[in-house]
Amino acid sequence: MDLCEMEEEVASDALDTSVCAQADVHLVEEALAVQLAETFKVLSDPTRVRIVSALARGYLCVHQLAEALELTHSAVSHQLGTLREMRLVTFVKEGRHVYYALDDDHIAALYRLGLEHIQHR
Amino acid sequence: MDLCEMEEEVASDALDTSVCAQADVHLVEEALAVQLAETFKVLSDPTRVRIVSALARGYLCVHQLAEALELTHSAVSHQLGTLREMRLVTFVKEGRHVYYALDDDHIAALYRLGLEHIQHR
DNA sequence: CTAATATATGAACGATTGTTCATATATCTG
DNA sequence: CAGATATATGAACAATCGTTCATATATTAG
Repeated sequence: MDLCEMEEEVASDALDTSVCAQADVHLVEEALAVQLAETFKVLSDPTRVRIVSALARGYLCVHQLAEALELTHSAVSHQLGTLREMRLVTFVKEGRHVYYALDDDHIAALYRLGLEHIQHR
Repeated sequence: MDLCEMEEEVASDALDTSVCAQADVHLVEEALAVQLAETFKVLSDPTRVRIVSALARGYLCVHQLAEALELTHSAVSHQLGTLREMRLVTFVKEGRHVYYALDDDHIAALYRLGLEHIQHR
């Protein structure tokens, strides 16, 4: 729907087009909006974005991530905890190591879409 | 690449597999990570998610959004300003009204992907 | 012109956040 | 068992954030 079509609709609904007509606005449910916001919030930190970019290639353990990101294990572990809470990553334990990966294809897709948006402007 | 493949690679690179091998981790550039995080941060607020969900249907002015969201014009205007800064929305002026819409298909796609991720678990 | 409508924005407050430090738990090696 | 490695987590502090209030700008109606 382009702007012109919409303008016509507004005009046909209200006698006085100088006053904003009450549009038939469709909103996502509040609870869903909160969950969505929480998910995006997890991705709203550069460190976590870099972790996601690394995990987009496959499984990595905390130690490997810490080395690659040049951060302490603690910092990486906290960020992974955040990613885990909102189920953006999964993990498997292998002895002392805990290998993390992106939870599903949606996460990798979100990451790539975000990149595309930034690069197309 | 699944976990098993990765494990083999690690083993073949290091004599002592009890110590984490330095993996060939590919990270997104820091500057890009920052921009990506900023973009996701804009979507990390329930009010802005609801605005995006409304604009996914087409152009709306501040007044219409404020009514639909049951918020003050000021609050909506501030949130739109935030969305505008990171170019998630565009707008056109029509007399006293300012009509907003999503900037491009990437934004609507991000919104829908986020919804899918939440609903598939 | 004045009054009303529509939107934008600066300041400020309380709330949330990301990081660091310290410490805890778990696993492996010898 | 002791010591090293790998990860997790609680506490706390500075920094950032979202909202509200008050005010400013712009357009239209009368």
